[in-house]
Amino acid sequence: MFADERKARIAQHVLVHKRATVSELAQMFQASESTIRRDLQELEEQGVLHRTHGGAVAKEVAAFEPTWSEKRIQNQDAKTRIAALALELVRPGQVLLLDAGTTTYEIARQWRHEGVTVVTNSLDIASELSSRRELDLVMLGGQFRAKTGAFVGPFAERMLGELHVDIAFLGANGVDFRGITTPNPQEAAVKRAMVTSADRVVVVADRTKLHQTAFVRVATWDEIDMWVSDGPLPDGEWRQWQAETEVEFICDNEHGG
Amino acid sequence: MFADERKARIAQHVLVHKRATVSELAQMFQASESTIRRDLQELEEQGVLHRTHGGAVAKEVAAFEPTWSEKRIQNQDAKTRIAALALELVRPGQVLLLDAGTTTYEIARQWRHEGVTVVTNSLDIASELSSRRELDLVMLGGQFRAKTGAFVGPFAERMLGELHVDIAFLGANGVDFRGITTPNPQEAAVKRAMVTSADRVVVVADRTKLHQTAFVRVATWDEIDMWVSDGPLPDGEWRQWQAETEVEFICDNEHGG
DNA sequence: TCGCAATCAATCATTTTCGAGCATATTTGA
DNA sequence: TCAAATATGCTCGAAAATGATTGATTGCGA
Repeated sequence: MFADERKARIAQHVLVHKRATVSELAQMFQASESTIRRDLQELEEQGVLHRTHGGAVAKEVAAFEPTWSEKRIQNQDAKTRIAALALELVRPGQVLLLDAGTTTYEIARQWRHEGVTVVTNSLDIASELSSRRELDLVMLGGQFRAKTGAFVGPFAERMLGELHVDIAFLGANGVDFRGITTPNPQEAAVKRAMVTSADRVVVVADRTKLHQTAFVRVATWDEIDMWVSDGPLPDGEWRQWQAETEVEFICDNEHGG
Repeated sequence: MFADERKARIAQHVLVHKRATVSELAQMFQASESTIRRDLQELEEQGVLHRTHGGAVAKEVAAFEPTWSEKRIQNQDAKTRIAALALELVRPGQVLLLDAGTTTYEIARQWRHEGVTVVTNSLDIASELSSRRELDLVMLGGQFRAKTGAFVGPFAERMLGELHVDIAFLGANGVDFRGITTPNPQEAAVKRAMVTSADRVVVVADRTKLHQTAFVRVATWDEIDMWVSDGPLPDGEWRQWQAETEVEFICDNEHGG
């Protein structure tokens, strides 16, 4: 039996029976479990089926979850590392600002520092930090945006105008060689107010955001002090980056310096 | 059965039956309660369902269905009935204000009105209402008080000063013949600002609060329009109440009128 | 407010499964 | 035929899943 033939029949079997174990398939096709695993891996990459611990199931079986959480999980590793790096910037006694976003949420989840004040406009981040007795939490009021879980609008912006923070951690949907962008104008306005209120502006975004440009520009690089990311940029990008900006770039191995 | 299959079926079961207990699910899927708990935790993180003490409920059920846990009903009967009564005051298009407190939280839990705007300074209420697509949510910013989960301080008060709401629902730690009181000065200040911003002020408090006087006075009866409670006052109290105030008293049987 | 019972989170040990690396076998193309 | 590429099988340490245990929480009634 040819490899491709076997893969096709595995796919068909899983589609028909909705599930199959590795050992079952190994016996069925007289192949080793290693081979079956490799086949399943390939089929999963093709989006044909869904692997599980012990075998595989048809895609529809596992399809109860909303798509956004899957995406969140895919990038979770990068966000986790970015958050860990960002947290190293924090010093006792500082006032920090956490933008609404999945990466900044990860910062909140990993929060360990005591004796600091955290300002946020994110409901999820506030919930996450509300149980930490050792920090002061300040909420930016405003209208709720269900899509991102953020509070936005003039109240949030005006409140930011009366605050001053040491570091603002900003997420971004798009990062390009001019600055950072985000899809929603209201959120962009709040983010801009955050930039204005902060001594240091730190962008937290993984590398996949590079070269993506969303609808509204939030800030240009001359307003930003640092970009924390999950790994080094490709050499070409890196040289261009160094040439065009003076922003510090931090990632979790040597290259970014 | 694979883990992912089990999780999918748990999710489906909860969606169909609206609620399920951990032991029930453990028996159903021949797994330990530890495993079920882990599954529920994961499903909750994915936003598929709500965990509760003892099991889980479908998300939309946790929102307004008060019967998801028989035990809980009996115990929180007072708050539940007060909340149900308070909700009958709400009309479409209104702007409502929900104070931070356990009774007002119960109002949020039972919320079923569409096309209204809800303003709150409570993190828990905001979290509870954040999943309701059909209403506008406005948060009052400020400093977080861990003890009550409320945001307080000058920002919240100033923001209230710029808002106008149709009805303010206020909780109270103490209700006496002069008005309502609460232990914390900062929260009292916010509550006073709420009173000022509202067309109608409705106090939600069970009868056990009567004759209790906490540290700081929030409002006197001439500033309050209505008291929603869980049952009639004893006859003596009732006569004194009628004699001394002009506030409407509402409870869930005839007596209070 | 207190205590009791139920439930939970955190942790550990065990079992199963996986993945990376390596060696072997098979195919391909010159 | 030989060499390179590909496919396969095997091994072993790592990771995942599970169930049991334990101390902490929570809900609830007195």
